[in-house]
Amino acid sequence: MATGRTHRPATRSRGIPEATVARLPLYLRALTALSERSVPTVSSEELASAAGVNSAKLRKDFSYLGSYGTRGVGYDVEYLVYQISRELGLTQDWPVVIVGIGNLGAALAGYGGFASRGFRVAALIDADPAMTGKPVAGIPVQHSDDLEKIVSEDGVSIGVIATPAGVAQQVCDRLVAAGVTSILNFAPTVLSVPDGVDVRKVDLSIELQILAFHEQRKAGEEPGAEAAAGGPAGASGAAVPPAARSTEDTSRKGPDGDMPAVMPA
Amino acid sequence: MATGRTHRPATRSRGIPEATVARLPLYLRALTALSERSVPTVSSEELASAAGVNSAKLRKDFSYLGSYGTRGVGYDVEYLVYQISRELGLTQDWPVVIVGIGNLGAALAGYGGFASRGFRVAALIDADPAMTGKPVAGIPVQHSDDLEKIVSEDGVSIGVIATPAGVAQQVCDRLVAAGVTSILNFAPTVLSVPDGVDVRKVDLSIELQILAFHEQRKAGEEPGAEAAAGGPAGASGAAVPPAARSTEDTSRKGPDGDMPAVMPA
DNA sequence: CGGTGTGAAAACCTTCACAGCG
DNA sequence: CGCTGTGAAGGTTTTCACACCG
Repeated sequence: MATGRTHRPATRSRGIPEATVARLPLYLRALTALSERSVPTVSSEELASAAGVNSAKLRKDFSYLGSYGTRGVGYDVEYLVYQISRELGLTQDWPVVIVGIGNLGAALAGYGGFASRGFRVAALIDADPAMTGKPVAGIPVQHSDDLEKIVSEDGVSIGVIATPAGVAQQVCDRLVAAGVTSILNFAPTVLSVPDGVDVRKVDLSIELQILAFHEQRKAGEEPGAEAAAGGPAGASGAAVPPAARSTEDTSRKGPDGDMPAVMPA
Repeated sequence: MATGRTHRPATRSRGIPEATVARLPLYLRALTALSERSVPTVSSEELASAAGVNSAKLRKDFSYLGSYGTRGVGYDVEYLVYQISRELGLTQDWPVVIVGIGNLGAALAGYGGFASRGFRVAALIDADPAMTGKPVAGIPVQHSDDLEKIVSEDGVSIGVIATPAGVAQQVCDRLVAAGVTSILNFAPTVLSVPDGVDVRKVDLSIELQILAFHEQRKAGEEPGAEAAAGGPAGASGAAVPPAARSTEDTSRKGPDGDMPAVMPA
């Protein structure tokens, strides 16, 4: 997920496949909603559709946790909420620090989804002295000089990095040195961390790029031309068409479009 | 990825595996950095480590795009930047609307990573009349009454939803009806969309939950006890332990910890 | 009967290891 | 010689389909 040495090899932690772990929070969210509506039981079909997966996958996922359903009936909502929470470790308190209180850091600080899942924002940290003491989402920002003290005093093991890319690695190093062993990285850069430290990343622009890829495919496909609204707008060659091969082009195999010939490397 | 009917079946779009597509933006980022440092060529090994993957994977990924390298030498940085950009559709202009200008929406509006990748923030939309006209990141917020007009006039095909969960589906429906065919969803809810519309989601709390899962594992594993700093803090049973089986518990198979027995369903 | 739990098959993705080209 | 490009092997994830149980 991240770089260098990261994330336990290819082992599945305690027999639960990684892909399943990644879906547990989805199930939990759907179950919580059902629970709030006092729905007592739910079938794999119903829950799957509420979580946006198919039911076979859901049943297989649950089978890794144990046999928590009742044949002919379905799953007890409250019971499952508890089991999944426990499996994810959400029955304990996880203090989290957020480093980098810009727009994004502030948004994260105020994000309700954390608190409701057992994550407690233990501290907000920023390098800008002008921010120090200013409350954001009700929590006073602390200066990054105190990072180590904060992490160790509060027993923080999860850190969120929302700084500019340029300082993300050094913030990461300091967090790790202070005892943090899980990092959620919003900076658009690859972090390298020692063994035993987990990094997950969220890159906003990567998601958009993946969408653009699929969007581009849609234009040339549709049997009935590029239907309704929403085609790419200024689809001119706006972006720079950089370098090209310099040597006589003998055998370039790219499926289509070669590059406009300019400036060799 | 999303829900209901979404995302083209299990087909790989034009032969490029989905897993590879998801990594292209990573390569692109690493290559852009090299390009800025005027590095002319790069080996699969170097680029892989800069992108945080292993080199075999990278070479296999590139092999789906075509034979863009030179044996014994490596890849031409500029050339690859262009090829990957083209493959991702980033050589065209993608107008994007962001709906829901709260903390997160504002952060997204100001996020530099968009503009630098061919994404243009065409409009910011919010339902709060008090926001209308207020500039955020230099762009005036427009009222959601005008959503349809904005989308169709600007030929927007990508929408970003950063609203509260409660209104996300209806915003989604309106975007889709107006012609949007790709949606990036930050609201913690499952969106259902008609066939042909892609949805990708980013859920901040899901990532943290996955980290918590692994974090929890670390405690009980380490050969030399739970070393240094950073253990879970208030690891008491703080969270509510909800319902339990009501009938005599005959055959519950959950690997360990059954539930504290209280309140039947 | 209805719906879970699960072997077995299929699809997909990653890694290995090396032929072959510049 | 060095490094790409790629078949083949190995792993993981998804899907199928049905035995089995309440």
